[in-house]
Amino acid sequence: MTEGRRYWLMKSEPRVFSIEDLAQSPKQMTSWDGVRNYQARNFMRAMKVGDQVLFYHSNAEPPAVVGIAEVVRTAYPDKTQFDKTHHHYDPASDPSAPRWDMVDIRYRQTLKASLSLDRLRQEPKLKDMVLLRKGSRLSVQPVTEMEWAVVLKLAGAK
DNA sequence: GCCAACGTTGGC
DNA sequence: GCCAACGTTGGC
Repeated sequence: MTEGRRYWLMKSEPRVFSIEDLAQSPKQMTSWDGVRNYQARNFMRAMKVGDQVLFYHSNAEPPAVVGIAEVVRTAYPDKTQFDKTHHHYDPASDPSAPRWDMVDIRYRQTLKASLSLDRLRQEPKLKDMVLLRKGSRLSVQPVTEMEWAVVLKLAGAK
């Protein structure tokens, strides 16, 4: 069970969708569509309203945790999977049993000093973070309460 | 742009 | 069920 899990990290390429884009979205909310990895999907299905999210810029210079968001709607079917014209269309997904879900998140804050991947690696307490594991490519991943606290402290945020 | 690591697909 | 081929991710 994932009961009690409250913290997550979600990756986005800033050239596609950045923390600034989230901050400027209507109601500062967005639907996290496009996830096409079962493990990441399962983590989204475990999310609850109010769960806190580290917003991470991947394929960025530098790659970094840049902000905080929160879950405002639990998992529901990602409609882009049924849209033939969409980049994330999945012809194998059955509308009566949608394969892919998304959640809605809302902007909370942009870190005054973003935390680069390098910086995170220097912190011994974070050595077990999923993000820092060799070869880790998960775009949605759990963060422990301890890791959350350490990251926010490093960022001077609360 | 390169490429290691990983996930998925499909032939057998 | 195995595993080679292929596609993707994402740091560098």
